[in-house]
Parts: sequence; C-alpha cells; structure tokens
Amino acid sequence: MRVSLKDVALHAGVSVKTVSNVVNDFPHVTEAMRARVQRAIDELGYRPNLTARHLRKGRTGIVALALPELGNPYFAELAAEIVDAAAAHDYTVLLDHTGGRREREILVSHGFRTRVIDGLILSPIELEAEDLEERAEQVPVVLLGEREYDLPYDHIAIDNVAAAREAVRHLLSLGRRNVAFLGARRGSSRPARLRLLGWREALDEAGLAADDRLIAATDGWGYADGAAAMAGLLDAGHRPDAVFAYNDLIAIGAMRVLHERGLRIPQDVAVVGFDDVVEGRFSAVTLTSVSPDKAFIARQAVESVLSRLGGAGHEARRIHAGHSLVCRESTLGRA
Amino acid sequence: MRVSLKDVALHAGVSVKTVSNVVNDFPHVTEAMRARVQRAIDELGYRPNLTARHLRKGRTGIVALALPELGNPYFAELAAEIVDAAAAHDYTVLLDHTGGRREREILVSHGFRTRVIDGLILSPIELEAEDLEERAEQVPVVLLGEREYDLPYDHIAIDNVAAAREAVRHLLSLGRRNVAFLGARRGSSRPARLRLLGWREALDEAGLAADDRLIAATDGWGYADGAAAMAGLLDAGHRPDAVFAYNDLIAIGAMRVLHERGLRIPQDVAVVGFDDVVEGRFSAVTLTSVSPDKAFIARQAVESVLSRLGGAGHEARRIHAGHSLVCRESTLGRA
DNA sequence: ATGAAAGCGCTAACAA
DNA sequence: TTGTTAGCGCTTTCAT
Repeated sequence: MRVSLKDVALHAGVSVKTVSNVVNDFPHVTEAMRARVQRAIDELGYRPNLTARHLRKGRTGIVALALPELGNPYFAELAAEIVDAAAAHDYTVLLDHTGGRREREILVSHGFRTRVIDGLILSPIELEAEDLEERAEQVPVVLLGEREYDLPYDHIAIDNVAAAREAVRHLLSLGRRNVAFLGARRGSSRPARLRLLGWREALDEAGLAADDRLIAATDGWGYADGAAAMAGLLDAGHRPDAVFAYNDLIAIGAMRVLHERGLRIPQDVAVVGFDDVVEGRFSAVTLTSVSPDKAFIARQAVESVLSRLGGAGHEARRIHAGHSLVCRESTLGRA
Repeated sequence: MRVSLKDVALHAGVSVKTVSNVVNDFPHVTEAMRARVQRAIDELGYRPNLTARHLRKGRTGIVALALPELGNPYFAELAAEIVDAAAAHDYTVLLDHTGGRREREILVSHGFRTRVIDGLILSPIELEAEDLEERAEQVPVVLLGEREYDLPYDHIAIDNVAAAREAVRHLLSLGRRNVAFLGARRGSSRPARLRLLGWREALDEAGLAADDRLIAATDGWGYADGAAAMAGLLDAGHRPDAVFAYNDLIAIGAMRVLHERGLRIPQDVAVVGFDDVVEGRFSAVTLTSVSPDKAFIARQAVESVLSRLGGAGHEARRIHAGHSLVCRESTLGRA
C-alpha cells in the first residue's frame, strides 16, 4: 500500500526524475507537466520517503538534544526554545535525557543514532574531557551549560562566575553577611564549581571570610534537594541571613523549608536562585534569580551545530550568552 | 572518511554479508570469523549507517511525540516518561510542540517526517475530528489527554469526569459551598469540557446549584492565566470559598493572587489543582491535586503505537489510566 | 557458515 | 525540459 516515486511516474506516464523535480519544486518544469504529475501524486496519495532521501543526501534534518532532565523547568523551557530554533532551519529534534549520569552522557555522545542525526546538542553534567576525547563520532557536537572542557567543541553558556558574583553582591548590598550556598553537588566537586567560585569572589571583594560550613551539598538539583539542604543547614545550627542557590528549584525547595520553620523571606533570610524559571514568578514569595538568555542559547546551539555540518571546521568557540539579575520579593520584599 | 560495510569487508577480506552478520549478532558465525571481522571494524572505526538500515527494513525505531507545550511541567514530566518508555523498546523520541494550536496539530498529524517516524503520540487541544478523518497518513497514531474523538484511534487518558467529581466532592466534604472553576478555555468550549462536567455533577449531587458566574475562562493554561482568572473573579465581586482549577499551574497562579489579596489558603479559599506536578509539592501552601498515573499513560502510549506497527489493526481502544486525589495543605491546612 | 546480487526509494550526473 | 542510470549503505533471498 506504500506508493513510491516510481509508482507515481508510471501512473503519470513520465520518468521518476520528472516526478522528483515536481516534488522538490525544481524550477525548470512546465506548468502542464507539473499539473499532470501533481494529479498523479494526489490520486495515489504519494508521500515522499524521507528516509530514502536522507540516505541519498547524507543529511537527515534531525538534530539530537540530550539534556540532564526534562523535569527541571529550566531544561524544559530550553528544550522548547531549541525545538523552535531548529524548526526555523527546518530541523527536527530527537530528544534524550541523561539524568546527568556519566554513562548516559558518554553513550549519547558516542554514536547516538549514528547517521540519523546531523548533530548533537549536549548539556553535560558528569562527563569528563577524556570521554569526549575518545569520541570517534563524526557528527558535530555543541556543549551547553556550566561544565567547561578544553576540547575542540563549541560551548555556549552564560558567564557563570560573573552571574553568581552579581547575585551574591546583590545580597551583600542588602546588608546580608552570612550567605549560604546551596547545591554544591555531593561527590563530584566540579559542577557548581563556577557558581561557587562567584560566591567566593563576591565575599572576598566585600572583605568577608567565606564560611565553608555555609556550603550545603545536594544529591541532585531538584526541589527536594533544596529542601533537604536547607533543613540540614538549619538543623546543624547554622542560620544564614541569605541563601544563594545553584538553581531555582533548590531555591524554591529551600524557601518551602524556611516557610515551614517560620522564617520570613526576605526579612530573616533573603533568597536568590538561578535560571529564572517561570515557577519563581508565581511562588508565594516571588524569587529573585539570575536570568540567562535562553532564547539566545537555543539559537546559538542550533546554529553552531548546523554551521559545522559539511565538516566546515572553524575554530572551537566559547560563546557567552547574556544574563541579568531579576530582583523580586525574595530579596526585596513586597513592594 | 566515512566507512561502510563494504570497506570493512574489503579490509577483512570477507563478504559484506559476513560483516553484516557480525554487526547484527547473527548466530551462525564462527568465533574465528567474528573476531577477524570485529578487528577490522575496530581498526576502521566502522559505525553502521542507521539511515540505510531504516530504508531497507522499513522501520526507524523513532516515534514522534507532539505535545501542546513543554513549559507546562505536566507535559515535561510526561515527555520524560515517554522517552523512558520508548527507550525500553529501543525506540527514540522525535519531539515537537503544537502550542495547542489547531494548524500545528493538523500539520503534525498529517505526515510529520513521513517514513522517518514509525508512529505518533499526540496530545491534541484544538484538533477536530474532521482533521483526523482527512488524514491520509499511514503511521499509527495514539491520542492522549482530555479530548475525545469518535475515530479509530487509540486514546489514553484518565477518567476526567470522575476525577473532577472527586476533587469537587472533596471540597464539598470540607463544607465549601461556592466552588469556582478556573480554566474553561476562552473561545473554544471543548477542552476542559469533561472536568467542567465533573464539577457540575458533584455540585448537582450535593443539591447545589452550579453558579456559572463562578466559571472563569482563561486564554491558556499557565500560571499567568490562573492568576488573571482568579483576579478577574475577585474583582467582579465574587468570593468563592473554594477553587477547582483545570490544572496545577492555574491553581498555583490563583494561589499567588489569593496570597496577594490577603486571603488565607485554605481557611478563606481552599484550592484543588489537576496533574499533581512536582511544583505543587513545594509551594508555600502545598497543593491538593488530582494525580494521573503518568508512567502508565506513557507506557501505554508507546505500546499502543508499537503494537500497531505492522498494520496490525486491532480495534481502537479507549484506555483509562488510573488517578488519585492527593490531599495537601491547600485544602487540609497545615498538619 | 559464507558469498553474490538484488533492491529499499530517493537524488544527481549525464544524456537526449 | 525531460529521461536514464548509478548508487547512497544496508538487509535479504538465494546459492554455495
């Protein structure tokens, strides 16, 4: 029941090439011929087999996107932007998630759907440089997020250190002196490194000693992790007057615990998050957050991959997306 | 620089078939031969071209997923489950979003990436039955969500009427009498129909007159829509003692407004949402919500599509996923 | 157990 | 302007 170019050609009494010309809107086709072929196409209900086209052309119009987790609204929002950015280039997105686990990240970076994807957009968490070095794959990869590698791959991210510094500076400018950091992932020290660095630098600038007891590790980066970290800190007898969280989910989880414990936000504890996800704008106390330019990141990611398609090997680039600090009730209070 | 089966065959001094046998783990291959071929594969860094395989086999191992929007955590969580469910069958997910707009939904249901997807999982909002009738496409489709069609397509959803009824009953059991419904989409009346019906039925059961002025339409289904609807209701002088929202985002948006207006949750206004997204568990007042069995829906969706692959045409099925009402602070108050 | 050859449906040279 | 033909890289009869 599947009808091919040949069937259409037969039906219309022309050659395959001619049908192909019509299907692909080739310029040099007489109107009469176009109409005749089109009728045959309609009558038979012909739809081109894209797989065959892909095989022939060597490109598929599909780009893979591998994110740590979709449950995090930041990544969900980013995915939405990337789907749109890809669509603008007539590309479609093949989706996968890694849970931020190294094996999955390796798997995806080494030959994920070989030859069916034209490129890969990957947001790594635990992946190490060596994993990428061993990559025998030939499709272009672009890296997203905080992790930095000294490897010939494009990398798109905001300036995490600067952003974190601004966030903490904002807290200090409000007179806070004991700024906790929530979300330095337990075990591996690398993720969160840059944001932690920014935290440290801002404290240094202000002549304050960074108190390592105010750094709370988490297992992951979800609401529950933020809640656990905050509870842990308070249970240990620490009472920061401000919290800077690795991301918004951790910040919101922490706010929930502060609320439970009867601590007022921001009077007792001011809170700043990171990512500016939409949930932070509708919490009971709206969340001050670092807002990365997601649309820019998405656009650059897609363009970076596509620009390397033909093996056009320009230098690896480090592309900084813009960011801004959006101040809301969790630091400024109710207007 | 791309190496094919033939190259490997040449290098190993065997036939293409033999290499193919090794690559596909065919049983009848001598160990010696397997080793020899494997070495050639490794030496040349051969990776099979899946596109070619797809063309030959007529299947791609790719299923398309078209959701209204990824920004809604319900759909993001569902997408994550579907990616996993597909992976369990060695399938990968091609992602698209429709914004819940009819044209996009039509586009996606008629020949989206023809012959590169083996099936389509679609969660329609505005799509009409006639749009699906006109479908000339041959790949299996499974429908998700509240919309129901009398068409030969599998459909997977919870019993929306029953779920809504339970939610409203819960509010009534708490002694509430003025239960508003938030989220009857403006313009088109059809989506939200079932949940609105459940609302009406529960009121009827209790001998209460359904007050249409307590039905607030929204443009979309996000936080902002919920906030606007709630504000609209209050500004119009209505003061329900309970709110049943079409989904959690609307509920959370409404809670934000109640909070701003100094109304206490649940003392002044009890709130129930729908979807049980994780954000409802970490809001300042945790949200009571209808919790659909997302994992089940995801699994069924994937299995439904795959089961129809060979054109194996069993009857269209209406599959009901389970649901439960999870009661939290927005109706019960602090423990 | 392995090889030879056909062909999945399409595009791109080349011919006419 | 249209037709013929080769081949993208693979799997799959059919031989051997």
